[in-house]
Amino acid sequence: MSLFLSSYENRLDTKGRISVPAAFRASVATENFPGVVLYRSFTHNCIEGLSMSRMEQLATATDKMGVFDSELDDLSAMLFADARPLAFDVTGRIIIPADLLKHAGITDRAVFVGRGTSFQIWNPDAFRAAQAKSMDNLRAARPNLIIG
Amino acid sequence: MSLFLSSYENRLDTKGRISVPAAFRASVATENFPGVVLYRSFTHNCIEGLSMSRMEQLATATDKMGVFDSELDDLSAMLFADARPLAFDVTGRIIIPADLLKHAGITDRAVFVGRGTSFQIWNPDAFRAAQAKSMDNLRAARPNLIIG
DNA sequence: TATAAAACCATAAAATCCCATAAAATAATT
DNA sequence: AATTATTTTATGGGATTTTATGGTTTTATA
Repeated sequence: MSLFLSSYENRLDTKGRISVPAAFRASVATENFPGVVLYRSFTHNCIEGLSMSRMEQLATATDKMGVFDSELDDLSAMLFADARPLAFDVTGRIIIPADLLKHAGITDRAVFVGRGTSFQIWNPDAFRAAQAKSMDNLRAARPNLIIG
Repeated sequence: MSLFLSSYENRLDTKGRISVPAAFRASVATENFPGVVLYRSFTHNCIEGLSMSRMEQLATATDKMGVFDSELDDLSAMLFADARPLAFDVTGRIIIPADLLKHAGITDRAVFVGRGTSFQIWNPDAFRAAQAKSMDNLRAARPNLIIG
């Protein structure tokens, strides 16, 4: 599976449609399901994105583990209940459900952020703020790490 | 096999019919049996749902293990005795048997909840309460995990 | 025959498809 | 390297289809 890399800021139209960046579409081009799976992040005010095959991996993993691990059971229950499979339209757009948009504070613009095997969707301002904070955390943890 | 994902709240009509969400119908579209199998959850006040092929998987799995595991044998016995195969009507609806509805406390509305390889059907209020509890459990186990 | 179950018909809202265009990126040419 | 041509992408709006839901009629069945 090819990785989700780089960041792309796109616009939501009046119908709530937004183009998934072509590079991200290419990353799932070989999949059976022509689209992505989105869910509300458990850790940030943003949306998490996966390929369907990744979702299936999680399902088989929890099938094996779930019975023995109630914590994992809770987590996977919430994940699968919240996960939205969203197929691309002909031009590569999706409609992000309202509750996900609300969770991420997205109105008219959104940033698709590559995270390797997954990606995130952020409100552009919130993303920049979160990035700055991550950088601060890194600096605090490793004072000798000079980047910017 | 395609997964059951997301949650959909639908309405029961006066005859007790309810639409199985189109996305869930699509998940069993390739099956021989055009419908789902329902049974009372052993662990929650809700209804469990499976595809027929998954039911068959469980049968073969129990066939192999059952002789050596009396507990599993009991469990599967209850499962198969309680399980109801329900075919979709032309518009994708089913009639959930009264005892299942009672077990889940469902009257006029119900939520179909994706759980990966299976799904559940809940009374909407009960589902929200159960989800909140799962979230609390998760928070307790991993305080740094959830912010929202 | 009474009652329940299945098949059939109808409709508003929502989701999806289809076509068009402008901007951007890529390739080709000078 | 600069310019032009071509393709791909992002975006917009209208038309069509699907879905969820309600009601009526017919068939089975107890």
